[in-house]
Amino acid sequence: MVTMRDVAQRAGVSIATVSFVLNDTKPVTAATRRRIEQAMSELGFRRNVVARALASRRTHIIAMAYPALDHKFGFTAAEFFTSAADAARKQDYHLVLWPVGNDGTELTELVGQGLVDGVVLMEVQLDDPRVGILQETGTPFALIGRTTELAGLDHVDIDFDTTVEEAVGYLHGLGHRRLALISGNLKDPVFRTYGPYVRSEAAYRRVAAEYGLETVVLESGGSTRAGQEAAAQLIREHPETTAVLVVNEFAALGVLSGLTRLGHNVPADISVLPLLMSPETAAMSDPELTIMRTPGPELGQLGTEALIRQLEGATPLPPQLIPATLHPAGSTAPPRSPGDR
Amino acid sequence: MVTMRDVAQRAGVSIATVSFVLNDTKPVTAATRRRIEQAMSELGFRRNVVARALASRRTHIIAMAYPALDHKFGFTAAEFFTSAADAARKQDYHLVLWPVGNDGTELTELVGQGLVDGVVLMEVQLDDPRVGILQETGTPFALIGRTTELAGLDHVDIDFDTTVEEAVGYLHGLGHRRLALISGNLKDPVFRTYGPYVRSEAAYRRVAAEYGLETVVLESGGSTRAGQEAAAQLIREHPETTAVLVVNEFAALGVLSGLTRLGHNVPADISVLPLLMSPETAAMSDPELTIMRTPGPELGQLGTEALIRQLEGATPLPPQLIPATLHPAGSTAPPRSPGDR
DNA sequence: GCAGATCGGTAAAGCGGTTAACTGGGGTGT
DNA sequence: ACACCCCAGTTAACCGCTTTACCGATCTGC
Repeated sequence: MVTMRDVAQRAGVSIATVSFVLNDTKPVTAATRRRIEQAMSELGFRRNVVARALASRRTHIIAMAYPALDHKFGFTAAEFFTSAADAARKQDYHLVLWPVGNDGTELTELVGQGLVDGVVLMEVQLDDPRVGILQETGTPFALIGRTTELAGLDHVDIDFDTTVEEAVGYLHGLGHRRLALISGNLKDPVFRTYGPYVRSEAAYRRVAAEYGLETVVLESGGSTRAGQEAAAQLIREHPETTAVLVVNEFAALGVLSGLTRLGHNVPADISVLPLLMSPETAAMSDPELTIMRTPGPELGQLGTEALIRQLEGATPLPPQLIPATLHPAGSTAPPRSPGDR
Repeated sequence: MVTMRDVAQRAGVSIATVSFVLNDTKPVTAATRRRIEQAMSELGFRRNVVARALASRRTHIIAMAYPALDHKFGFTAAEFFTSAADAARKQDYHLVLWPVGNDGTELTELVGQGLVDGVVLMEVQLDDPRVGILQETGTPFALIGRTTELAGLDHVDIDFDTTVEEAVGYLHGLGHRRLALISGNLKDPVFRTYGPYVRSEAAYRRVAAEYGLETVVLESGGSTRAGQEAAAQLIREHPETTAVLVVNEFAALGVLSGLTRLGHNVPADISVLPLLMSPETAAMSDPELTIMRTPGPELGQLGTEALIRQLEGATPLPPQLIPATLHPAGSTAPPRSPGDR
């Protein structure tokens, strides 16, 4: 292994000077800098990040904590992760994916070891025990998602209000007047306290009221199967519905296939519009779903950047809310009789 | 931060002794061990893994290198990862997911820094440049998948022969005599050298011959869209087919929806059986696909264990090949006229 | 022209562990 | 009773890098 000592020797300088050019932390004349850089490349030097971490008490590693149990790691989560990893790399950090339980014991374990400088928390619950743990241990962190109590927490999240406004506006513009929302399963404590369900439902009720629409909200679990059942329930209880919004992306797939199976043509008979879905997931459906695209890449990047700002002692940016964006495809169309009530 | 020094002081021993009980690396009397353990728990000591790594030249971190660009990180990959992470944790290692390009520059970067003890390589190409890099740098590694040249490489992989035998046997047992395989896109260099396509196609040709069946093989990209196109081609060119095997899981979803869209009922008119799919992906389809389940959890675990054995200097296990297992569901059924030729 | 500031560079003390070499107090065998 | 070994513990030298003093030489202002 080539160490800084070797480089220093070959360049005829002290090891400290090498460190200074490496980190750009003290001025060095162009000449010596050149000598050192040449020595480094000749020797194929790579700084040992472990030693650096020990000496500087900064590992430059940040963990993305993902609750492996409660949420499936699908395409959407992958988008968050890869964009976050890219953002981290651009700033000379490593980002690693860390599967943790939702209770926080593994999280305690993780941060106690001094391996990571900070944590990006995904799939945050409205009242998330992990936030408390991170605060107690003094670990820097940023949230993707929001707890109820936000005082001073670095976070980024989906702008549910704008998302729902755009979704409803789009459907209304097509002529739909009989909408329904398929939200989360309120009997499941995990999802009852899960921001996306709670916030998009609230936004939907508000926006629907503004448009003077009747508000139909059904519950559904977060699986394709549950979505199919919700579709059946919708047809049974609200057959007049011409367009349906679905919060969960897997449920949305089920709603689509459930409606089709029951003999309803999407989009001719009824439009389906997921409020949060990745393009990859949408591409798997037939017809391809019109979606509100989850701003995964944006949020992954912003969350990571917020954390890094915090780590570097920069002034924190205000929390950012990013709306999902409409990507029209094949699951939405005007209702059979436009303006029908 | 509580250090070993603090623990040693409180227990009235030297810091070395603390290290010995921590790592169980030298005998310590029950009495002192108890004192030390008590001191540790009273102080809430957690060993600093960075310092340990520096001193022992072992970070106890292993990276799972995933080629983020060429392959989508879906449910199947997630299965590999989580099971590998679990296996690692059980043996006192951390496993992190590391997105790398397929060329290997980022991999060089990663292993040069001394951050990881070893690498688990996923989605191995038949002739993978990354393998060479790891060998040159002397990094321990294990493969999930296989290169063509296997001499002495630790690896685990899918047992394509058994998988295809079981799949074809199952369909044959249902009465199917007109099968087709939808494999990878041979025009795409990435997939032409991708083991699962090459090996399952070879196995299919062999097994089909054994059964005395005509061998129909179509190409397809690895997307839902491509699968739909392959389905159309199949109907056009081989309308007599009663059952179709699909290698790629996303293509399989497309084959299913493509057939349905063209007015063919699955499974009544034609059976669809993906050779490699995760249950989560299967659950998203309608009808739910009968699948050969990718042995992701098994392979993730075995690959990690193989690497750890190598790291610990244990005698390597022979390479293991695990077949995918049949999970019957709704996409397979006897052909319309059993035994039809 | 001289004190003081500035600037490029060095020496050395850690960071929190691991681990080889060593110590000293019993047991053993003869 | 003596040499020897064994065993639990200790001492101290690293691991490779960061960072704070510190130092001598050159610049700067008056």
